[in-house]
Amino acid sequence: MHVGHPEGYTATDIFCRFHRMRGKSVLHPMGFDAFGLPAEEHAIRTNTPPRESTEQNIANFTRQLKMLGFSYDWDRCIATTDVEYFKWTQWIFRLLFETWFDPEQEKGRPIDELPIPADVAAAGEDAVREFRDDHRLAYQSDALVNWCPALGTVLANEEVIDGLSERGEHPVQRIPLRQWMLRITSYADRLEHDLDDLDWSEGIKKLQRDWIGRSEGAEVDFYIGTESEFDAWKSERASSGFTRKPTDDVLRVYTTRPDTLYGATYMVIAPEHAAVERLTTDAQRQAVQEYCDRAATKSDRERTEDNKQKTGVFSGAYATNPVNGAQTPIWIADYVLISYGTGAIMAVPAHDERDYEFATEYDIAVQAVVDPGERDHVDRDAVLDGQACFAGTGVAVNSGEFDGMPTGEFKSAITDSLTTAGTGRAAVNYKLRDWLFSRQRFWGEPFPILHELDEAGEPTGVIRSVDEKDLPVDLPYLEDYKPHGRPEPPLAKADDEWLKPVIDGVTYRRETNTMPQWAGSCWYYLRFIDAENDEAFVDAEKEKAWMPIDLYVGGAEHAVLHLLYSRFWHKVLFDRGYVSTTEPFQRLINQGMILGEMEYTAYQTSDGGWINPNDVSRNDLNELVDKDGAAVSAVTLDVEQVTKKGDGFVRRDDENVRVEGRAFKMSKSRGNVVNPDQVVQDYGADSLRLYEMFMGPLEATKPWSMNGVSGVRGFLDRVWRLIVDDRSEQLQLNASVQEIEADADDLRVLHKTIQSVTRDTETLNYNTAIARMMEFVNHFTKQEFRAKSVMESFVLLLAPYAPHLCEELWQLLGHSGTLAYEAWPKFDESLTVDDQIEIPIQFKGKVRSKITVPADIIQYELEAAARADKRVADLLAESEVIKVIVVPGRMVNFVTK
RNA sequence: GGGGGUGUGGCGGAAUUGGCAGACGCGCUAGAUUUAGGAUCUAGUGUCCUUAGGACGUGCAGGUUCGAUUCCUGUCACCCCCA
Repeated sequence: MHVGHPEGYTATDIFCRFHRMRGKSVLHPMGFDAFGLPAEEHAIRTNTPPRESTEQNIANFTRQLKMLGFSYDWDRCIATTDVEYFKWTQWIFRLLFETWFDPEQEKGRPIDELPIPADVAAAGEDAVREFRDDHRLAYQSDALVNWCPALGTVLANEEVIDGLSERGEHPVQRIPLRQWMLRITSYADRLEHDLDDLDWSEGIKKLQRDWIGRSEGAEVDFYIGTESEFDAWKSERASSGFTRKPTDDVLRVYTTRPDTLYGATYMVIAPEHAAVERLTTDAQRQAVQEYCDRAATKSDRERTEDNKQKTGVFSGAYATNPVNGAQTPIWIADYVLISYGTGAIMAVPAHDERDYEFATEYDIAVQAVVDPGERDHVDRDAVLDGQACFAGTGVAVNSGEFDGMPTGEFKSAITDSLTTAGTGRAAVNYKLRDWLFSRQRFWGEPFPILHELDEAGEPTGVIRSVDEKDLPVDLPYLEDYKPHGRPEPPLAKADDEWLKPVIDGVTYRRETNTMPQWAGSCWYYLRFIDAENDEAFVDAEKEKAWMPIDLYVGGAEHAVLHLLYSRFWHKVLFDRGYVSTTEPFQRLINQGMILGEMEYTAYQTSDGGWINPNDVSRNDLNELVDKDGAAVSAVTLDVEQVTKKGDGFVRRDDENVRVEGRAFKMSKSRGNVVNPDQVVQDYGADSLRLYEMFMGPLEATKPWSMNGVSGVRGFLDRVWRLIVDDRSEQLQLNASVQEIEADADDLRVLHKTIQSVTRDTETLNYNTAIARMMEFVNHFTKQEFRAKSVMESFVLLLAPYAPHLCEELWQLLGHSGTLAYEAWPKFDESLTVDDQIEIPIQFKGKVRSKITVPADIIQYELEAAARADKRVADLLAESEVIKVIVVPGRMVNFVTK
């Protein structure tokens, strides 16, 4: 654990303790998402079961959490690795497997209710089975994985850097492998739309919307075949209409700009596209083969990087543009991804930047079909001449009958026309892909799936889910966790007893992929509600009583994936009637990052000269260099050695040396990680809690400061001395604390404090709540006598923030039980107002005097009081008043000439 | 390159949303107390001008307004995410 973790935990703990004191029932649990790579890597290295190190880590984390006094309901503690937990993860996967998405009703329904088309039914049992498998929310598909032959294992995307394995820098290939996929794209519309009603920051909502990336456009079929048959194909399509799946005689593309169809001068298909083989001519075969092999070593990211030069190879084949019969060359290029749209595009270089770059590179024609008109930053003539790219909207040109039509209108007109012709249709596409839901790893949930084997031990293609009564499917015992050198999961190394169960005389092979780390974290919030239920993953009544989650605090790194995946699972569970809300997380807050201590650095060249930090950068080898690439060394300075000059810092002893002052992300390599164990040992758990909340707003990125911790520790010490006699040998109340009535002034301070602490705690503005409590202590430290009742109220206010100290004080104040369920102090509005207030008197907006007046003074009395002020009268005497602005309770402003 | 965020004293930050800029804490200065202080308490602490007092001041440049940290336009810098 590092100090970033307790930030969110403390924030929610305060919130929970606060609401408990206000009489609410609070569900405040903790659990561990414990599957994943680090434990598996450790297992491979040490040849110990990952469960062992995982449980040690959980035990240590639990110790640290308890040390910080978080009021979790530990009875509900779960780990995604618990067999009893992942039994239900498997159960939900089974539900996904048994569900299809009905686009009519826009919801998931039982697979039994999937209507079977007559032609499929007629084709027999196997066809029906395949049709069903094709519609399940969990389905199998070949997907590209990062296979590293040298390591003998499949790597996650983040383990691959520039086509090489992160470990050992071995070459990595992208090979297709049978994978489990989850049909999240079916829920894309609902996932996007339902964001509207959530109490999340607009930033996070936008991230999710962009990730889903809904676009509207059209699918268009380009005919592949001889020119003479084109007309026959067209008339056939005119009667049959657009086909459900693309036939072999067409290339189907997706475009968001069907209005540029007349400007398509070439087509591009992804190197992995199924038609590559079929379209490549003999003359081009070798070049295409080489190109595709090379593309296989690149990641999607490398392939789509904007600044990289576009590459491609001509297939030798042509397609026929359905709108004008133009023969269009088909290229293979890796800037088109197989996973987006149909894996094929029509390229319109005149109106798409990437296509333009590619066309320029390979000398392909550029045909303008959108007239941008006269506008800033656009060279209209160059665009119309095919000498520049323009991606915006305008008016159609060179587009036959559509000439003169504005882009928007053109889009719908041509879509209608394509639909009538049977060569295209309106289509919605998402950047969101179906979720690749399997990993070739040991340390994950096994799939509750069986593959039927025939008598020769070969798969028949029939798959079934493990019966509910046979869940959970536990991980098998393995001799070791090392990769076995085949692109197949480690679970394949299990013995036959696990791997090949026989059920009702049929032998099956278990699915050997495991689920990704996201699986267990998709639904844990539901299990917290009913952690020990062995009849159901959650009891329906309890679910209804608790859901949705009122407050979810987490790091921004989960903004997209985890939160999107959970929402998807939740919606499936909702559709199938297992949960009562459409969304799981009603209110979401992203805590900011905690950086290390401020660091002051000066930079020195090899000859001992000092250089400006702005001229220092890092080269490819991550070494510090100056503008000319010469090595530079960093010299760390103490705060005392540094002073401010102008915009930046300089050395105190030599003001010509500019110094960089900033805080960095905590990292082991930088050596600026703060360990909570150490902070607790030196300053106490309450100090750590309080400091993390006092640093600044929860959402902000902020640097750590040990002096700051010491500061809040000082505050807690002052609280202690306010109530406790620190001179005495025995633990006893400070003599100033007495059973007396508080005077009006003290009462006002108390009630103002209750008012602002209540408000700020409710809104999670903990930093200002703490500041108000500090003011309270500053006030009462000066008082010779302190009413005990006032001290008691204060202890209750501070309790959610510093529970250890406050429990102690509560007992010293004469109470026997815990204060955790004491009623939160109430304030009396009338006691919070001052009777006298100070009002600034401005002349032309500048404060020239201040007067003290009754708080409830009315407008004209306030003006009169202001004019009566000696200094104001003097100033008024020497100037002419044009206008007077009087805001009762705020200020008076004389506008003078 | 795209998207998001942030710029306020030496530092972290506050400002009831258009009304006294700098609450609170750190740091610093001085004093009290103490054998001692990395303890405690008290006072001070945005910058500049010689004081009474004044001028300047919320990244920078404009604008709206009696009044702008807050609203508008432009611009710069840094951070985060995606590519």
